[in-house]
Amino acid sequence: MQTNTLSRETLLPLLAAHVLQHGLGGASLRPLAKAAGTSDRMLIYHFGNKQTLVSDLLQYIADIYSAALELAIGETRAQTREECVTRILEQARQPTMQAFLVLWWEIVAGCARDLPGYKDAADKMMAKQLMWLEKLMPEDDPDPAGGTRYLMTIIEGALMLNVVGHSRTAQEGLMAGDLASGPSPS
Amino acid sequence: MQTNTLSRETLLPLLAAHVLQHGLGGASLRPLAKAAGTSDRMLIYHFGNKQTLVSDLLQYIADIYSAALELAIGETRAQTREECVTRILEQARQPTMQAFLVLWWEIVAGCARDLPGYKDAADKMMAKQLMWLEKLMPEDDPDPAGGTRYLMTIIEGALMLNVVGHSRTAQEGLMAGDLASGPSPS
DNA sequence: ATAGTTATGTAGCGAGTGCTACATGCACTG
DNA sequence: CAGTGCATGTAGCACTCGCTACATAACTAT
Repeated sequence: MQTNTLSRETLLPLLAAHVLQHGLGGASLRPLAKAAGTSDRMLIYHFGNKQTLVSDLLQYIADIYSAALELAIGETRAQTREECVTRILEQARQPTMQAFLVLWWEIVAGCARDLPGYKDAADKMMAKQLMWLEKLMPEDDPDPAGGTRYLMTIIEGALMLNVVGHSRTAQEGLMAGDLASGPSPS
Repeated sequence: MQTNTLSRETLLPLLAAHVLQHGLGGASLRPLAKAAGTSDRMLIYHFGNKQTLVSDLLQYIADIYSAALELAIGETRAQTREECVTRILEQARQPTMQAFLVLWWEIVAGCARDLPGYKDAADKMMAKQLMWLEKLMPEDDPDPAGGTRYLMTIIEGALMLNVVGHSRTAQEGLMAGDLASGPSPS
């Protein structure tokens, strides 16, 4: 039953590797095909056209991103919200995650322009990240669901500031953000 | 002194208008030239090559973004940090700002890929936004500088979540974020 | 064995890419 | 008036783009 024939399934990992390294927007069929050891002819044959190739690829990348998060999930919950943020930001600095992060902003830009397939992938990745963060939240947090979303907002903001060279702004913002405690009782 | 001759200065507004509408990444010389009423030949003549055209264009766009913020600046400070956030997010929903926002994520993606000229433009735009926000901060805020950066982080995170279709996540995050008060005394 | 489906190679099409060669008008200067 | 440099038009180059036509091998079903 084991054949050497190419298929979407065997192609996608190789395509994903190329895209993670060289970007998604500028990716054209021939370089993609070369990276996968085929021809543009075969990519069109297996995916129909470039757009569905990109959509399928985005879905696949979202999946392996989820898997990467699954692997990186800590066995222990954080003690404080602040630790949540620092642990996640630290994990985002890992070289493994770097390629994902660079690609992520391209996906966000694609979402902003409503490119087909982008929003679905972004949604999947965000959902996974939310789940991941929720599992990391301190056990005794007074508002785990809301707190997760609050921290997620802060983390994404910090990641963005990092990428545009304002990591200092993010850092100072986090320090001023009073994350050590949970929300104050109202 | 008034001549009809084209120049970078007369070209840039027209180019910027085109880019704000159609995006930056996929912009190629001939459509750009058409939008500016010239030929690709002339664009290269005035800018030397496409890369410096894009860099100059990014600078120009950062400038008009600054001008737009200048115009939109409120005469009154906000009363609370929460009002800061809601006023800015509301302003980001304005149609005028929409085109900037879409382009912004393309600029962020360009920063992540280290494309030449992108980081400079992003830096200029971020600096202006920080200044704008600082002017909006409540008069009696206990930590205006840190608070500005904290809110900026949150705002950018919320904008990103909006763009990928997780505006609900951002909204719930903001509600859980305890922004009504300043930082609690430690 | 024959017919049909599936997978692949070769070649190329028409459109678009950034950029250049070349010619020409035009204003200005000697 | 000759010369010089700037601004612009026309044409095209070498290349890449997504995609297709066509041939053909390999396997499968009858």
